Amino acid sequence: MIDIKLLRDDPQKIRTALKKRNLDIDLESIIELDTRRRASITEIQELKSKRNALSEEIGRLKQQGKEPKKLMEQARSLAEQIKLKEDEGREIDVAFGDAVQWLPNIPHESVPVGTGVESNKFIRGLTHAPEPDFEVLPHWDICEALDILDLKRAPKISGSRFILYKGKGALLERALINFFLDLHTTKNGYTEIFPPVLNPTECLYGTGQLPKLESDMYRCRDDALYLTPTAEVPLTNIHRDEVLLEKQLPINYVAYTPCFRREAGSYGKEVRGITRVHQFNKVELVKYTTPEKGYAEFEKMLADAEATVKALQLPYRVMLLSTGDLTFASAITYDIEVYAPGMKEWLEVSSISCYEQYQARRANIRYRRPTGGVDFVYTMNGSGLATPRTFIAIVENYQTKDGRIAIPEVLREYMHADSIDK
RNA sequence: GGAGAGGUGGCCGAGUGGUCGAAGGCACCCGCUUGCUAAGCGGUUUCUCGUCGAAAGACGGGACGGGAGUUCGAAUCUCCCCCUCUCCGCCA
Repeated sequence: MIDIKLLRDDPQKIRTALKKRNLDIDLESIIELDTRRRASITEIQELKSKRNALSEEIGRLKQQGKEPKKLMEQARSLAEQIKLKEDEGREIDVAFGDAVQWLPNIPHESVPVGTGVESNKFIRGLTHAPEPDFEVLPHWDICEALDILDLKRAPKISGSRFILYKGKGALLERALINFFLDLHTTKNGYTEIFPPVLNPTECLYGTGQLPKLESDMYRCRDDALYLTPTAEVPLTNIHRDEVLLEKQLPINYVAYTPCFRREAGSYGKEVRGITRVHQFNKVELVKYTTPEKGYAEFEKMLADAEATVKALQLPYRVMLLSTGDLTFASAITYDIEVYAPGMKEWLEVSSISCYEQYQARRANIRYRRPTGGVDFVYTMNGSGLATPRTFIAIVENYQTKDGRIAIPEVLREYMHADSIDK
């Protein structure tokens, strides 16, 4: 949630942000609602103040054994007025609350302004796609040939766009998850969490998936629970409604979870293979920091995510997303993309986003400053990494001319082998 | 799923209709004291919203798991929901 004080103090800042994001939201009517909301609050407060004074007087008189009928009558009529005004106020409140939930975060000043991926900015890494000296098979062909993915039978179990790993494929998937977790816990200073993946509505509002992405999530029929779309949701909600101590910060969490996405409306593109699926595995990083240290920690997180592709020796580049590609709740996002020479495409394997205080306001995550006072923390998260596309990148980049897949050095201890072959 | 007990401030914990925002303790911060560590003494410190203010702040509303209700007045009474603990049932 944005800071609603901005609505009164600096609405231009919000207008600019909305424009940068190419969004057409009627801000004036939200400001109008806020004005009405505050007027209603003031009115109710004055009535209550009067009633409280009367009640106190009544209490005093009663203790003296008197029965102040007239005062009680007055108080009763005040109470009735209050009830009416409160009902009115509640309606305004709900309308305002709903509207404000749809205001996205304000992009960081360094974020390039644009309408989509074409405006994303190259930060570092490879400027050109590497060209192998032989014809690399796309992952769906090589994996079928080596019998490590069963793309034909997966739909039988769950439907299209689900992955069935098999044999060395399943092992490779598990190896990736273990490698990422080990790297982040032993070298990068994250605490491992293994959270539940069914999350209630409040959690999804807290991190900002709701209300916007309602149709993109799987929901349980009989309970108000959603299958988590990313471990960001459980990890960021661990400290929902808490006041942390400054000395506890930064908090660094890493978790492996499966992630579930309906991907509604995304059909028609990228249909082959396993680049876009309904269930995938991901190791996710989440940090809570003070505002002061937020961006330093954010850069560290980017480096932590980048360390994975470096260790796997995959061709990659880091992109800074433009306002047209930036998600709703994020102030700034870097993507790490790896190149898949079989598909001849750059694939996003990690998204590293800083939310500043946006999620903390929604989820009410604060910390106590040693000098006194409380403030909202900064939250941020990044994939480290999502496996299916990393899997693709390995299978395609480590393919050999004779149709085997070599194993990246750092994964050999997990795979107990140097290559996957028939 | 059934029965019982309970959910109070950053934490622990008293409080069953009216000066209770809430005793006491811990923690924190400030000062003093004791030649270190530890401790002792005194004092301070809830959060949130609205109005006014450049600010410091002032005034007022609200908050005792969440929501609705009874009442002039609710931490305290009633109802619904959530969570925790104990017992029973079921079960990977």
